[in-house]
Amino acid sequence: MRGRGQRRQRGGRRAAGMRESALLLLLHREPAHGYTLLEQLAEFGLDEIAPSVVYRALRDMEERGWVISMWDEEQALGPPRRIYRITALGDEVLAMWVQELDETKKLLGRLVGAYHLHMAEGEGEYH
Amino acid sequence: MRGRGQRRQRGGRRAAGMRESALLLLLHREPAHGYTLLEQLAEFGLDEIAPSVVYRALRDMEERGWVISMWDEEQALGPPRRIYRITALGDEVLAMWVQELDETKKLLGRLVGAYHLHMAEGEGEYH
DNA sequence: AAACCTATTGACATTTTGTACATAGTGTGG
DNA sequence: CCACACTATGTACAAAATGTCAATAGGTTT
Repeated sequence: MRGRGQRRQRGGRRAAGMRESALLLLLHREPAHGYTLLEQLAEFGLDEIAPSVVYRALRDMEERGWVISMWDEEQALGPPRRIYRITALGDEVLAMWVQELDETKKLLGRLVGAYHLHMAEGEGEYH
Repeated sequence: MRGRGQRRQRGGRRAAGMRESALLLLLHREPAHGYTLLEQLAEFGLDEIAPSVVYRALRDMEERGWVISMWDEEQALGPPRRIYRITALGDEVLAMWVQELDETKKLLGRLVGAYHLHMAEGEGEYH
């Protein structure tokens, strides 16, 4: 019994690349700290993603050169924090991802549409 | 260097549950063999998914009671093949998944929209 | 000082997906 | 007949993505 996935706990993996795209878009608007991004992700329904997952995504994106970070010198209350900003490569990657997401959106529309159309016909359901 | 995902090879994981939903919808229309489903997935842009992945998905779905299968007695040219049909539980699960996919579609729309809106403003891009 | 909030990281487990190959029946061309 | 191709499914292992928990750390509040 290896149990292949039960149910997602609301908020996790939606569509491939959504998390990365959201982060890149937020950073394209303006540089920010991980903690801030964490909160801003709610705008795209991506809250409920665990903090470590977001921080990890940021580190991975930095490894790939999509963003860069440095310790924020502005010592403002609390522990040291990194400030992230998008790179030129990040810009390009964002544009590509958005196209991908739009493709996925269309495919989802096709599937959902096909479902409702089929249900409206009242056929099928073969048990 | 554990390398966290490079690029999907077109067709793989798009959105969570898309593959299962597509299979369930196809089976709601009419019972079918795995091999047939494999081809019909193209309707939803899900071709390019490796055969073993589809067969595995079907077996997992059967374990969960969403579908049932039996060896097809109609001996028609070639090796024995399974015929899958959806269950009542499968019907319910399909309906739930479609709602989920519709939610995801909306979130994608929000993200893609926010991107274009932001780009139209010509601000940001902080390198 | 205990408790809490901000902020980031690390390690490990679990889940999901990819890939390559094994098996098997049938038909076709040389 | 043999090699090859097509239909059809299954198995095993590798790799990638995600989840979970706890550790560390500075600062404020009670």
